[in-house]
Amino acid sequence: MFVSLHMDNYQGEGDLNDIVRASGGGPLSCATGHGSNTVPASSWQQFPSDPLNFPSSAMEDHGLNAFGDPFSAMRDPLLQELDVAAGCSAYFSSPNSTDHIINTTSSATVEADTCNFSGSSTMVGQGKLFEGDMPSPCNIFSRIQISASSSKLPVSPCDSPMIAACVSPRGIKAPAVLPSDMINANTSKSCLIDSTGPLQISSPRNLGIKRRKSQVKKVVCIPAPAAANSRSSGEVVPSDLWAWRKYGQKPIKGSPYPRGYYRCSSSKGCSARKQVERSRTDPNMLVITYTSEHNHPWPTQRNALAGSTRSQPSKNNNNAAAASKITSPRSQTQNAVSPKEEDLKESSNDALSPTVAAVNSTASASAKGESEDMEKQLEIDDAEFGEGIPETYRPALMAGDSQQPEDFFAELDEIETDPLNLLFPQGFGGGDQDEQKEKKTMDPFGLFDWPPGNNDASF
DNA sequence: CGGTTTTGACCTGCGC
DNA sequence: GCGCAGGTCAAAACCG
Repeated sequence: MFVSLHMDNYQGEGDLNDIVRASGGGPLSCATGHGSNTVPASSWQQFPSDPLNFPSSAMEDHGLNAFGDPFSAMRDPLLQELDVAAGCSAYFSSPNSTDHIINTTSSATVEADTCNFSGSSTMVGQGKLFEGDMPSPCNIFSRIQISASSSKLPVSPCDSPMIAACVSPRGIKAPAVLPSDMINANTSKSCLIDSTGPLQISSPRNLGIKRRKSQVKKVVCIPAPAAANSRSSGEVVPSDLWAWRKYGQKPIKGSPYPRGYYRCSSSKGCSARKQVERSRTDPNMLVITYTSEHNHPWPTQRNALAGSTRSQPSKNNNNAAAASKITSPRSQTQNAVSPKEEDLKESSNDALSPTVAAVNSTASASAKGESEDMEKQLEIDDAEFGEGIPETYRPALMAGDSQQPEDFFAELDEIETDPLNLLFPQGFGGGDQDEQKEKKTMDPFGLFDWPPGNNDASF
């Protein structure tokens, strides 16, 4: 599943504001919809592979950076993470946005028809996520909603009407065009304010958005993994390969959840920032807003993991740490913060990038070989898609330094709990062959377009 | 020691 | 101009 959306409509003011949302369709959001964490991971693990097979070039051929989005010039780390963890990735721009929107949305719909989602009843019952005719989302993160945002949204980005897009990192698969009414009916609503509203792209103006600064932003809504899947306190939020340092947190008016402010620590002087908050309408959704752009290549694995390695052990020592904090004044105030906030905090920096996680899941003897396969595939993809992806933005893992992957995996081995493992403790697709299993773990969402024969159970 | 997180204070944009 | 709310700063604490 691959989708590119044209954002021309959003650039009336020369300020690109994107909202990318990997949501509703996702099993995570499904499973945890409306605060319900009742749907076991196994239920969404049963999601069948994406029956659709979009031509992988369709999206990227439209040009990832056609509309001047600095983020579009590279594979966004988070989107990469979505590539794996969410099985979705969003790339913007396409002269036929409407078509793409329809396609992507409808793809999810089609999926729903064939979806074997054991938790569907729960989800449907919860209404908010999948109310209406949406039987159930099939792909774990089968949708990404892209819309316009602004630096000052009246509500959470996810609260705004959005476009549902079912995308995947490596290619659009068999778009299925559905009537617009169908689209509306199947719009993911987990994050929408107006759950009954039609799909639409709303400009900031339409949303009555005030602009604080003219700033390029990219908003990504992702399902907040269930607490059950987290290492300790709760959530595993797909992080990206960039290293982020939290520099602030603020309660947001109208939202029970605070917003965390992060800046890129991969490189000094990098102005890239991101904000992480929960959707106020769907606490199970995390809204990550990227601001500015990285002015440096992808971080090395160590930099990338710098933030994630820290809290890992602390989780194990959570009790001790908590105990020690009890005596500190800071802990008192911290305790005042909602537990979910704490979850947010950890998730935003702890969670491995899906990419990393995926690799980690197979960080065994085959790691190196698979990394080579990945590299190979990337080369193919890059060659196929050609432009739009600066070499410097390629993950260090793929940078060609043969030493890196090994270090990378070595580092990964130190990570005890892999978010994806947590998310998919039983693996993907229920493959019976080791080979298939290997592929699934390596490419649980069918990111690399395995040969058709092997795609059956993949996303 | 060098990294991150926390959090109160401060700054800034925007509406009235 | 004032007040509100969001965004950022920076010192202290934490962690390995």
